[in-house]
Amino acid sequence: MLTKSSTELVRQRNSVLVLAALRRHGALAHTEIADFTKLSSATISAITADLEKAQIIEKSEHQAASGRGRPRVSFRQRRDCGYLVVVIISSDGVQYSLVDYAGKLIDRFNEERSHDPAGAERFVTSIREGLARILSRSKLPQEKVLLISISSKGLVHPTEPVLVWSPIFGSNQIDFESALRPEWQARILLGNETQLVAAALGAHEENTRPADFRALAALSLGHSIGLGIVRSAGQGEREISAPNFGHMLHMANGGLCRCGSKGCIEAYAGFYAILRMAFEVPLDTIPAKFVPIAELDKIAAQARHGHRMSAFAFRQAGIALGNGLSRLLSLTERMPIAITGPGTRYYDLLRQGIEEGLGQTHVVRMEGMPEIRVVPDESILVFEGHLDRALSVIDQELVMSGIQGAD
Amino acid sequence: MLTKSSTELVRQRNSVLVLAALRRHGALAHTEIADFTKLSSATISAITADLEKAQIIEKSEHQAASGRGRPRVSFRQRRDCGYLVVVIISSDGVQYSLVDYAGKLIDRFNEERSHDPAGAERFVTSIREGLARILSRSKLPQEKVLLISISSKGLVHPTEPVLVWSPIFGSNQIDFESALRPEWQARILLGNETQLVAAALGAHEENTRPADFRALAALSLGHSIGLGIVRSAGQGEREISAPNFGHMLHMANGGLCRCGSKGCIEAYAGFYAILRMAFEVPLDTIPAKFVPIAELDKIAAQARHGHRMSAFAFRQAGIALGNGLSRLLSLTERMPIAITGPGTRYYDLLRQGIEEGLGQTHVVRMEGMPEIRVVPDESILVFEGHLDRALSVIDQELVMSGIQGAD
DNA sequence: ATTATTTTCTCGACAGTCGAGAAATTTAGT
DNA sequence: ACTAAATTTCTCGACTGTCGAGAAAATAAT
Repeated sequence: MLTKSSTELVRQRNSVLVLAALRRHGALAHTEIADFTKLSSATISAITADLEKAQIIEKSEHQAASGRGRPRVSFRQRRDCGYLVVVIISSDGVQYSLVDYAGKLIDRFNEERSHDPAGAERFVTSIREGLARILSRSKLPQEKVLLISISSKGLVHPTEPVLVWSPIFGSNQIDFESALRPEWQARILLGNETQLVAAALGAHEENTRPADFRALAALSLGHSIGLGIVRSAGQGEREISAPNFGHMLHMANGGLCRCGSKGCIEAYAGFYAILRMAFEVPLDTIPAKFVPIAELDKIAAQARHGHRMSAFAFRQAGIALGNGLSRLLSLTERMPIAITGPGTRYYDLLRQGIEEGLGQTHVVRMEGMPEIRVVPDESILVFEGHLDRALSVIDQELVMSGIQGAD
Repeated sequence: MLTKSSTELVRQRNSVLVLAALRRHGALAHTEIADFTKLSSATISAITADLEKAQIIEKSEHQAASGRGRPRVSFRQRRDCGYLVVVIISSDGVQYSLVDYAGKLIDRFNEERSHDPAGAERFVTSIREGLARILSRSKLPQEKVLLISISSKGLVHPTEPVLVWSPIFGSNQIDFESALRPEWQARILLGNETQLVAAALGAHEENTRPADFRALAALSLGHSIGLGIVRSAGQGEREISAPNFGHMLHMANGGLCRCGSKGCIEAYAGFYAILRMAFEVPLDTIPAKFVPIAELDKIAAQARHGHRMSAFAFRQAGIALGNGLSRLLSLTERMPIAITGPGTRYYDLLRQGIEEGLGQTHVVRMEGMPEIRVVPDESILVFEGHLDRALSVIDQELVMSGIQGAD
């Protein structure tokens, strides 16, 4: 059932429109906001007055005095309007960042992480401690933290902040909502890491060529294989999702995967899988928990020097990825693919296999190869994706709650 | 970029809300509309007055006088407000239906279709003739036909009415927009057949249990394999898509498919594929263009009587479908699957293979089997899907254009 | 006839957007 | 120093839209 519409909703939507313009283009004057949002000047006056009264934006006194006429006064977000904590869980540690409402990094530290697979509860308490620590270091009151944005590798629930499956804890689900809610009243968001990479790339894409952006997929290569998709939905909204690509079936009854299933893509394209194949270890042996990257570099060097089995291992990995991507493209529309993660350094060895694997499917033969770009610096994109998503959620919530709460 | 919102848009949205309520529940009185839409009584008065002036709805004089109090006057769509032509292209013919704005079937006929694969142009002219014929039989002026809704098997363009690939014409694209635009000013919509089945099932689902509907997939089994997905997007909108499932890669370098590729799902689960496998024909032989269903019935009978190779053929088909579905579920969230099409009569033979194929993947092992229902009467659903989609598009367009065009 | 009941319609209040033009404020020119 | 031009921001009135409350309408029961 459709939901009814009212004039208050109109104001809300237009207010977040103004905040989004401010976010994208930095401090803006009345006139510039009107240009970007296509709203009339009178409306801008009304909205900015409201937002200023609600202490969400402020006039920035500094202006360049560029030309004659009445000087512009630009608006910008109030930094102290609210704060965001970004928690990035990676295989060897957890990074905590405190960011203000304008997107500026205020504090950041890393904490080591035990590799105890059974320690899901202990891990949750360590997260709680980390959050407590970044709060106490900042000396901010807790209610100023409006959102906690968490990312991890693995499978996340489509709507709730629940880590459904992860490389380290397996099917030991972690529900961050119930774990953090007693202490924190902040909104809690969980994202798959590659999903956030896709979000960042999508935001970037839409800034550079806004018209023809429709969809984009990010493929992260590493110990595990991640995929994120960003799609432009109606009304200029972007929708991001994180399919379980790494554990999609590549080949029935194929190699044993870390997840316990057989024939997953990861069981051919993950770092441990490449190692296993290169060393001609039987495909049904329990895979190594963790592979030092130097080990894989060695194999790559051998492959580049013509060692048959090493080259074969990379080629098989490429084929698994290519077949998987071709299946993805059979189920979605054609979209460009950005490859990220530590595995990009082996792209020269993977490429042939990827193209071979892609070419085996009807869609690809019909529509041609998708555009593939290699984007090595993954960690920056993950953080950008966090900010992009979290700050626009905060904008939404501030507008929804903050307007009537004005003094 | 988000798009701005205004009060006129609010009225438009609420107007289609009223029309949608009328569509779902039949003729409704003022009070009932207010109940369904949650709009205030005053707003209903304003909107219904506008729609009545624009000749989109009318008061229905017939009322039951049920109890005391001022009797209700119910509104209903004006049948003559506009018309819709539904064109259903199937393997053996084309069905033309004329439907009025209230969704009532007015005229219908079938026309045979030549099986000439090269005759794409001739086919287009036959469609043009069919449309001309249904118009002349109705004696309606052409501009009263607001929408032409076409469906076919095969791959349709996500946004334009272009048949990108079809079992009969292959990669001979058919652009219905450019083919029909010179004669017709009606909006032209093209849908994949199974996509429309999904649309109908989704509409049904949302009527019965509106709250927890999130997504649904329809799988059509026949000479070719079709898949349609319906997903509830934000604001109660439903989004439908038609992935190229039948030609998704099942097995690299597998059996030869009608499309010319190797290893498509269809090359294992299409009727011709089952026949080929049962008769132990080599998998690289050019598949039969068309298989009489009696032929397949015979094989099914043999399989049910214990004939090994026939049973094996159905089981292989099931596995191909199950693997494909498991891959679909790896890339989307968990959703129920409705199986339709002539192939449902062999579901007893396919089922084991489908479950085996599904069970080989990580997601299914984690989340359990998806719900599978068998829905045999496909053709009714296709027509319902046409109406569901087309009439709501007409509602939209009438509201957008018709309001200022009032007298 | 009168009263109770139910539905529909109408009115005034309120929220929102827009265009036009007034007010403000600076630079350029004389 | 003063005026004119330019440019930005602010304000006002008109218009559209939704809502709640209550008036008006129309029927059944008494």
